[in-house]
Amino acid sequence: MKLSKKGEYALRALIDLGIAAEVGRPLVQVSELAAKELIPIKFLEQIMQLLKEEGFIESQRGKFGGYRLARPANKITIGSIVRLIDGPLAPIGCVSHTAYEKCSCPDETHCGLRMLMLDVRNAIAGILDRYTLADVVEVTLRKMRRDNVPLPFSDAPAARRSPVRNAARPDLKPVEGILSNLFPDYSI
Amino acid sequence: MKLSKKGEYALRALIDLGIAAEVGRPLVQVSELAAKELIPIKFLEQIMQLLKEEGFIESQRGKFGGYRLARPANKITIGSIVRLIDGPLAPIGCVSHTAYEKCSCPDETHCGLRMLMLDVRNAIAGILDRYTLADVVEVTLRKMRRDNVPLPFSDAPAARRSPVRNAARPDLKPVEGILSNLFPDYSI
DNA sequence: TTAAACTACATTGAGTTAGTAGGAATTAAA
DNA sequence: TTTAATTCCTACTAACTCAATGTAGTTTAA
Repeated sequence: MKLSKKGEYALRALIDLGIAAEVGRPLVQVSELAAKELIPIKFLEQIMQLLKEEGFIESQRGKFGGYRLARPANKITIGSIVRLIDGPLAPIGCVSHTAYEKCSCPDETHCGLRMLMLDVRNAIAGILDRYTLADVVEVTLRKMRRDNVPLPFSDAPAARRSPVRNAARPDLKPVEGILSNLFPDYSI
Repeated sequence: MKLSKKGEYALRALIDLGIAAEVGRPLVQVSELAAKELIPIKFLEQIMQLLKEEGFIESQRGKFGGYRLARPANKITIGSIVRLIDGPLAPIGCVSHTAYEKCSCPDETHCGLRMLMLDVRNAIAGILDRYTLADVVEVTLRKMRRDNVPLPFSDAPAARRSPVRNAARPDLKPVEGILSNLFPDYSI
């Protein structure tokens, strides 16, 4: 059930860009992201390329260039990022919503493994498709401010801007977990 | 978030052995399992070997030999099988309970990715550590009986033996999902 | 004695992962 | 107009994992 390093790095970089946006920093260079997150710079370059092609981020080339989010952070779900880098969320193909694949078992409708893995896939998707970059950014910043940790991407003591909150999505039921506890208004 | 083929095959084989036990069949040969589930036989042999070494199954060598579960099906959690074959359930090492590993991020306590992935790991473990082989076997047999599908590993029309139910585990909260819906007494 | 099963271990081809390398193109500023 | 800093593009690769396959046993019931 692993997330690849590539996927992890992509998420870290995007979260950083989300923080940068929130903190008022217009552009961030790959070198800075790589240094902050201890990611090999050339590897991260490739990843940023991919994220750009898929429309998650935009770039400014040339000196003092860099990257920024191409959309508001609350329009980028974590699930869409993970799917791009690591493929379907489902543990096995026959329970994937976005990339169904018939499995080898003789009778799919009576397959206990399939029922079980469908629950797992729904649990995973229930979290990753529910939360957006904005959620993760907000939780991170909230924790940092609470603990008086200096915010990244800002030399100033981080003027408290009104955070861009995740759009209400009543179609999705709340989920138990740390994040939802940190968002009391998300709970039932 | 993939389950490997090896892991899938191991689960299929163990579920089959659980069904066999439930249906009164003392031993099942690798060849029969491989044929039923369309698994390459030599590959499955390896897997059975491993499952035996780890105490999930026992073997009877020689002609008319085969495999059977080494413990009651309700004492074998799905999570323990997946961990054996595919390693920790956690998407990243820094949220694994059974195999914690420090990650590269500079500040783990303020890492938004970590908080998110902790939720994911808990969601996965909440399912896979909650359900046992007995649960999956029971759901499978129930569905098959409901649909009048002939049960595997039994020529006779499958005398309805009292099923070995999963021991009550009040420490674990119920989980939403297909399986728990099929076990009404598991719901709150 | 023989056939059917498990046991043990070696090998392998394809693909994936996690990078590394080198330079071309672009841009802002000096 | 030059220079430095940045993204962009393409190729390469070592190591590892996955998913088997192969070969040669050993054990046991009939």
